[in-house]
Amino acid sequence: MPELPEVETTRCGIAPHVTGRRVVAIDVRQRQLRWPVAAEIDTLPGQRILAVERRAKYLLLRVESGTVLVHLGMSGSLRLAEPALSLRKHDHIRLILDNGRELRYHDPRRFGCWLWAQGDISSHPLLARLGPEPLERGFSAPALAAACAGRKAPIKNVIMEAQVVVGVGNIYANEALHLARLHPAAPAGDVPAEALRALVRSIRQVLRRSIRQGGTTLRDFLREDGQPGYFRQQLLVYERAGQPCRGCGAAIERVVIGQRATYYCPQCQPWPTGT
DNA sequence: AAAACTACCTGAGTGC
DNA sequence: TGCACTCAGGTAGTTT
Repeated sequence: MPELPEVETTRCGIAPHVTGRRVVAIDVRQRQLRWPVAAEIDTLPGQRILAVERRAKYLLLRVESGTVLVHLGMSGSLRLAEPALSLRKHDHIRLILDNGRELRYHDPRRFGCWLWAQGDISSHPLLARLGPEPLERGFSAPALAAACAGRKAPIKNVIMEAQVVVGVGNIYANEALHLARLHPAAPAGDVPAEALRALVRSIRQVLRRSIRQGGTTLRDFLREDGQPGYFRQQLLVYERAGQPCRGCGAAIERVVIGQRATYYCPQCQPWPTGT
């Protein structure tokens, strides 16, 4: 599932191949994604791609007249291809470049989007209310503590909220809580400050490690060159129900929290004790 | 305000 | 072999 490491892996993979290139043609084969593909996409031919940036899980394709906001949803991937490479089912958008290559957007579940923004990106409705980037200074133990104060919601839900911190989806929320030795169902407001500090460190650590491995490929995600990400092999709890905890050997448990599959070690991740 | 829940979509997997 | 069913999940939007 594309979470922050998968989006960052994609950004790093495509940036050298598309930055500075001019769009020669665009082929939108399926307009019906999460929202209809923005009409402005049709004005891309002739324009130069200035940069590929990322905000949260959005890829920002900067072009001369504005910015394309690409979200990979749950099953999307962007791939660089030779035009001769045959199209696969669910290849919805082709961006043909002036270097003889093309960027292909593949998304079986069509939960992604290709939207358009002009001017100041941060004021776009989808980006305006986003919290800090997890790997930047704005995400800190005090900031997380402020977000948790008085909240009864499970800590896992809170770190998955985009207003609190962006980019943490179900996989990395599970992994980070395990690294921080914190029970995922603990009410956010009851988690001691020291445990929140550990959690901030764990979130950063797991995201950085995954980026280094090219992200996590569970089912659909592929890198820009068609290769899978290799972080799956290093997952400590996600989709490991019944298997031994790599730390203590206890069986990993699976429960549902906030309608999401949640994995944790009952030995290593105790309920926080009152302070 | 916060929490709970729904919709969107397809492929993979399961049970009969 | 095939049909019916369930599940996975990011996130905006709605309801409680």
